[in-house]
Amino acid sequence: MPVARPESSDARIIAHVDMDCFYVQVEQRKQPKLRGQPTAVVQYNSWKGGGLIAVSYEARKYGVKRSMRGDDAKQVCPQIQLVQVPVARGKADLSIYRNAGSEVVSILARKGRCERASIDEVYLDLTDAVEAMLAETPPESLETIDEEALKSHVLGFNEDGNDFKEIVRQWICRNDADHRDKLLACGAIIVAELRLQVLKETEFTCSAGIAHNKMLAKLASGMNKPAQQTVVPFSSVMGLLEPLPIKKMKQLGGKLGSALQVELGVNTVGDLLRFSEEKLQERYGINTGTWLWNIARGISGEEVEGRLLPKSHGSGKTFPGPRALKTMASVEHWLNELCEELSERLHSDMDQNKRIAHTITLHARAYKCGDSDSHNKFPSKSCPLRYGTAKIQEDALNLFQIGLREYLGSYRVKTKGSQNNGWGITALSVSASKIVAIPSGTRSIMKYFHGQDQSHFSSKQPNDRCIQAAPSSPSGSESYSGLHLTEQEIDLCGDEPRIEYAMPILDQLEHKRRMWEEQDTCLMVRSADSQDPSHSSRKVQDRVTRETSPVPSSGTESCLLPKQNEPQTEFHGEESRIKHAMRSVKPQEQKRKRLKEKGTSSILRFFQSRNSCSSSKQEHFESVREIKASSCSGVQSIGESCNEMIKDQLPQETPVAEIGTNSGTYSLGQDEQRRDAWSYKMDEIDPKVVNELPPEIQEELWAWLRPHKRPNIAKRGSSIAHYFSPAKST
DNA sequence: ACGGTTGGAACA
DNA sequence: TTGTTCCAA
Repeated sequence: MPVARPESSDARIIAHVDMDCFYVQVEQRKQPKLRGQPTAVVQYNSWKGGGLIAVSYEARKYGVKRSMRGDDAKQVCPQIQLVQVPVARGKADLSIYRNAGSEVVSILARKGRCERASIDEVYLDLTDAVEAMLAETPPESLETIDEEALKSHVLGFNEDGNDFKEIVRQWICRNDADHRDKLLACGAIIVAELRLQVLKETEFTCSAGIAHNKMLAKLASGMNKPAQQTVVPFSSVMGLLEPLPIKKMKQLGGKLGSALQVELGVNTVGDLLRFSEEKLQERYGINTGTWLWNIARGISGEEVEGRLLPKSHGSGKTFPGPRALKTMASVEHWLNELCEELSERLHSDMDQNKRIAHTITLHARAYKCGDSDSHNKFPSKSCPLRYGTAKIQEDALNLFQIGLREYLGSYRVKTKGSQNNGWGITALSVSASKIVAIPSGTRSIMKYFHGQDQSHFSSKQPNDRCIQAAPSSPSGSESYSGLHLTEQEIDLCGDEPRIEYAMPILDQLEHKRRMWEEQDTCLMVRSADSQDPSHSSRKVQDRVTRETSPVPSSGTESCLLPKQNEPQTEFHGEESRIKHAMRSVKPQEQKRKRLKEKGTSSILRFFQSRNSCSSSKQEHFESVREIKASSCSGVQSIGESCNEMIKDQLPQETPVAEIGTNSGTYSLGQDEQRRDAWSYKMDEIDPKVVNELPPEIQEELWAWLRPHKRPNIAKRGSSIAHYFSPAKST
């Protein structure tokens, strides 16, 4: 019975790069005498020596483990060097590690689409680079193979120590090798180079996995650490997975994995093979069921997202046990500290990446005397984010009070007097999300934010190269004034109808375009930056033209990638374009994925370029647009009137914005942020009008109009998304 | 009542 | 959409 076979459907080359005990390495670079010594990084050493969050490999030999306390580590390994995480504002400050991670990402992003998966992990889609290499300088043509590449572990080939490198050399250079193996071999060479480059430029070592999808690459990167790489040839996939405990699989380390063990007696991935897709769907939902069925067979269509920057920033702290906060004053104090850090990071992000966050969310954990399971019920609250430390602090405190009232309300306790009725706060965190790129044409806004000094905004390619994740700067100072985003945006948006069913698409587009231009014109009048409004109008038009034109299907590179990646796509002719299309897992999958693909969808960008607010109330345009609002209804009890805000923050004579793209750079961030809104809107479009569009746009649109995902019918919620149904003949 | 902090994502 | 929950490191 034939089943879906990855070799015919997924010829991507994916790498997962994992830094070795990253925090330790960062500290060792700072303090070279620690190199080679058993070392661990701890945070807060006051209680039992602090908690270990990273352990060097030397220390691991002694049995030191993460999640030990510092004191325990000392017992097992008396000579261990414990380094403390920096503390700022009374809390752990991870910024040095975050920034070190950015250094690494900026190097790894040079060779292909790059996704920052965590502070110390990265996925790379090397497919294009590998195919280019195979076409130009295939491994068998190389007289010497990189030493680092020869040290690769190739599952199923050189795992048994003898003649290690020679076997790898033969595997890499085999002329009659499976095409997929050749691609992997190229991937191994490229990854080896990248890892060397990382070492050279950052002094950090890392490990890597090279495989045909993210799941396998991730598995492989952890198999030989530190500072080694592991290749998963297709022929070794089953041998790898079958004996593997399911809990080792990403996404199965938690409750779902436990459920599989308890409910189905599944302990290894191989055990999963015994269950039909239907059976798995029945028990775990249609999406999760399909996903399980697939991963048991090494199939995973998950794409590498081109994203070098985090989607949110957060700052939090726990107050365990006796340290729980019992007074509003202490809560306010800590909230202020957290907000200060958050504000600083938001400022840096805006500074370096030209992005603005639009939502602030407060999370807390609380307990109530007498109630054992009371600690998870503190509701999180969010509201529009206003820039400026004091405003963030104010809003956060308000959100907390709203949450506290609700929390205590369920206990029918008077909040009056705010004196302790037995509650305590054991965790607080403030985070900022919905981070959207500021269009490159709004430099004047940036200027406003920073007074007249625009020197640090001189980058010609915002969002492209700059991947720093908000390094610290001296705190406290707010050199910019707030950008106030409130519900007035919703009101403004309320005027605009959703996409009308009856209106032909082209008319809809035209309608959008006019709205855009109105807005643009209106703003132009106020913009002191642009002397010639028509100039800007033309720019808008230029962009429309540019963005509507079809993009090469091989051009899947993220806009976030450095420009030097682009030439890679240029020597891809029609031939490889077809190949590119064919290597997609399944047409259905590809189409769905395209929804998520930021760089490829011409229609997406076409729409997005002029949908200023109907779908998302937090478009960056509105940050500009709001200044025109005569009134606003901020979130209840939070915020102030717009008039005040305008007076406060945007003096009339201040040049406000120049909307339009002056450099042709269209930031990916925007696309990314608007994706969801768009897929939602698209569902409302009458399919009939699609026929009016040019063929290439039609094709994309049809993909959009299809449901992205089947509704989940199982009791157990699926936590896994965007996986495809394999071709399976039954 | 503790590994903590941070981030991403799905789902209702 | 917001808030909750889960997952991972």
